[in-house]
Amino acid sequence: MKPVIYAHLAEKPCLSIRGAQEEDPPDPQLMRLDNMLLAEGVSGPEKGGGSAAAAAAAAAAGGAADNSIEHSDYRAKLTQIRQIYHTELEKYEQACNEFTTHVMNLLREQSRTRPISPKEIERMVGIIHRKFSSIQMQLKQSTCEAVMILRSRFLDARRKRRNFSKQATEILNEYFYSHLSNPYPSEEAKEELAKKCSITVSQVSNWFGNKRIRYKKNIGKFQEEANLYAAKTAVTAAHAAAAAVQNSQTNSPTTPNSGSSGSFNLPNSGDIGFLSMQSLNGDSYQGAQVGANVQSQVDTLRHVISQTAGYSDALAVNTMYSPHGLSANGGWQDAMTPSSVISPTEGPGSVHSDTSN
DNA sequence: AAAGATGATTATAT
DNA sequence: ATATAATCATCTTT
Repeated sequence: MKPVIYAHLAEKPCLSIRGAQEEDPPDPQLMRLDNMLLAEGVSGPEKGGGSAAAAAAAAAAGGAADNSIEHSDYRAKLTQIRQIYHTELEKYEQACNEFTTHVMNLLREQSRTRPISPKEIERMVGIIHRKFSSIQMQLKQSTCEAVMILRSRFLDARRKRRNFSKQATEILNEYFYSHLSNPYPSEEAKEELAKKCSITVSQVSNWFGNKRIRYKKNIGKFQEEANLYAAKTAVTAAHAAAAAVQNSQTNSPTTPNSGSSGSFNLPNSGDIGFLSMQSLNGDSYQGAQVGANVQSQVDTLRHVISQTAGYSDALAVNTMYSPHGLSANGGWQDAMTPSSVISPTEGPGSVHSDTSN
């Protein structure tokens, strides 16, 4: 309800024009207004055809494709403001000139009947100019205000928020839940995710920030989702794991993934699963080079195959990478409210692996 | 329309 | 610098 973005503009509604004696040094307030108008492209050089401007915007934006559409409205309004500003300014200038010449003529006529010192004329002109420049000032100020309002209306991202595509959230969730024990993507990972989802890196960061905090805040609410994504990646993970196990010569345990591969209805589910699991062996393997892609699936596997002991043993790697403050006792989600740890979800077998959308 | 979900911003801490 | 936590403003669902 209260736009605070342009608060700095409202602090000085009108400066003292009355005492226009010492205005020789360029008024800082006026300077600010001028600078801003210039920066905003209001008082700058006329941008020619709209095409050139659009091209420039597109080139500058680079990755933002939908931006141009969203900004077109903004730009239209901005040019409107610009035009008003310029016509008004011209009008004032013209009026000022007319007025001064008029006064000059008057004085000249009077000078026939009485002597008028040039000093006096100068003074007169100065007064007139000051008067008009104060009007100009007001024009500039209101223009600035209009621009700022426009800005807050259109450029504040919160006002024009669009949800990410289903596909993008899919990818992000996939990453999140398959790195659940350490959901802090590196800079490169973020870049890759951003590219895959066609969003910006900072959007990826925002997403993970939000996700982490919201997941931690109410794990129970996200259980279903977690299981779903765990199951989703488990298909490939199982394959990879199986291949890895076989590769390492040892005969794989009896029918490796027969039990859980078909219908991932996790028994009593990961409730006890990852939380306690990761407490036991704060994982986050990173350094070992053996199966770089296997590690990313460890978390996933923990969800799905908490019983097939052979696997988790084989995959349990303890390298403790500790990105931030990964304290020994827990992962990134320690220190929680006791209530949220309970995870009161029952009805164990109600997890379907359908891709509902 | 109310409630929930979600992306972005802000304040604060490390 | 980056993460968390709270909050905002909008979108989506009910």
